[in-house]
Amino acid sequence: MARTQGSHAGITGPRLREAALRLFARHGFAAVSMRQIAGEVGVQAGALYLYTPDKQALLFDLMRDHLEDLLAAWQPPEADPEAQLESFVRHHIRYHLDRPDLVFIAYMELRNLEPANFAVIEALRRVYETRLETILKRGVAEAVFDVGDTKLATMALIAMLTGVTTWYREGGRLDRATIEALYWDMARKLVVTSPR
Amino acid sequence: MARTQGSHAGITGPRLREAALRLFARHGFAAVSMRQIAGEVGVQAGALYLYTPDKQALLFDLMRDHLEDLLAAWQPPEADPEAQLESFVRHHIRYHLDRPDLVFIAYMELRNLEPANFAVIEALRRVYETRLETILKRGVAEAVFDVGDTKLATMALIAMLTGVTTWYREGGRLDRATIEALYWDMARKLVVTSPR
DNA sequence: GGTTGAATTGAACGCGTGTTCAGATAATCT
DNA sequence: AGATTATCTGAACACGCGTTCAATTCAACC
Repeated sequence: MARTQGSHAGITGPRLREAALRLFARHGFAAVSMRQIAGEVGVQAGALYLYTPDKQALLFDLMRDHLEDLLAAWQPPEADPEAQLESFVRHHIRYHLDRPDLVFIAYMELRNLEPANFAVIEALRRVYETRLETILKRGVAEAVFDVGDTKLATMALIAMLTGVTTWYREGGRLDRATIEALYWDMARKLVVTSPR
Repeated sequence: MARTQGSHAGITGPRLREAALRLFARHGFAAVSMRQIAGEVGVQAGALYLYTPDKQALLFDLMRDHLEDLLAAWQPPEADPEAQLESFVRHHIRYHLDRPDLVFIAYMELRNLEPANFAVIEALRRVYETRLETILKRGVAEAVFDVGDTKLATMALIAMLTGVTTWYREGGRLDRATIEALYWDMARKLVVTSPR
């Protein structure tokens, strides 16, 4: 046998990415074989190499595209720091609840990136973190925020917010809007100057 | 060759655990081979099986021992909820800064546990989370804490606190006591009833 | 000093890995 | 209808995997 009925790059390509994403998220990059991925796609392993140069590129492309989407999907609005922070927090929660597998991979599989690829991903992550820290710094300068250390508060906030993906399950006790509101409430308390 | 000079179970056993811990944390469970571990220990791969039944048990034992130590190392003091929470937060940060590799593994390698082992680890984790939630519930009942949802606040706090291991580096900008104080400050703001 | 048991080697087993490629077939274009 | 190109198969390559085990050597004890 050779080329199969209905075969088309516009179909197999996306299917490969989806299968890799799901399997990497579920079992981890190193624990998933190209043959497993091929099986999910419905194709032999060799055919995957028409769509990716190698397994490493499959992981790297998923992570890079995810982070570039994340950065493109949100820009700080022109507003006071508290409104900017609210926009950031709500967007972060919404975006992460929509893409649990991508977020999971982007946090868990950093170790499996080759050094050059790691540097790229790390740089993109730092851009995202810096956006949040910029908001915090402005808030501190304007005395509406009160945080001991903006860098640490940035890391704490992102860790807190991203943690939502570790426990959220579709159809759980809390709906998405409630979760978003609760996280924003916590984030606000964490940084706003308390009036005591 | 066979038995080597200076060989002793009391030495090789701990060395195996240390090597496995370091390598799993650095490269991930699935990406590390028994031969790599053996190389770090200074022994051939076959010798490892005098100390562990298999690779899976190596991971499981590290995680279970870690969580049991964590649970044994802290009990809530008899005090008001805010003092209990401060004790919890400070202990958590201190404990996690002391064992970055163990903490990292316990969070990252859950996927690589066989179902039965996963259930054990998950149960231990839930015990730890429940301890924090119990403090929060008491605080809410006494109106000294104000959180919209104790379960969600529990997850948010633990994610925020545990995140310290992802960025902390020995000899960095902030010393451990400062970090501990900053995290406690943030945790307190997150939950205490604000006097406005 | 001789014996016993603990500790380790080194080879082997069967299988799976990522990747390549010639050959074959389906889709597309002329 | 025929030629061309896109897509996939299936076998192969060299190597690494986790694990087992007989043989061997060192440490400990009588």
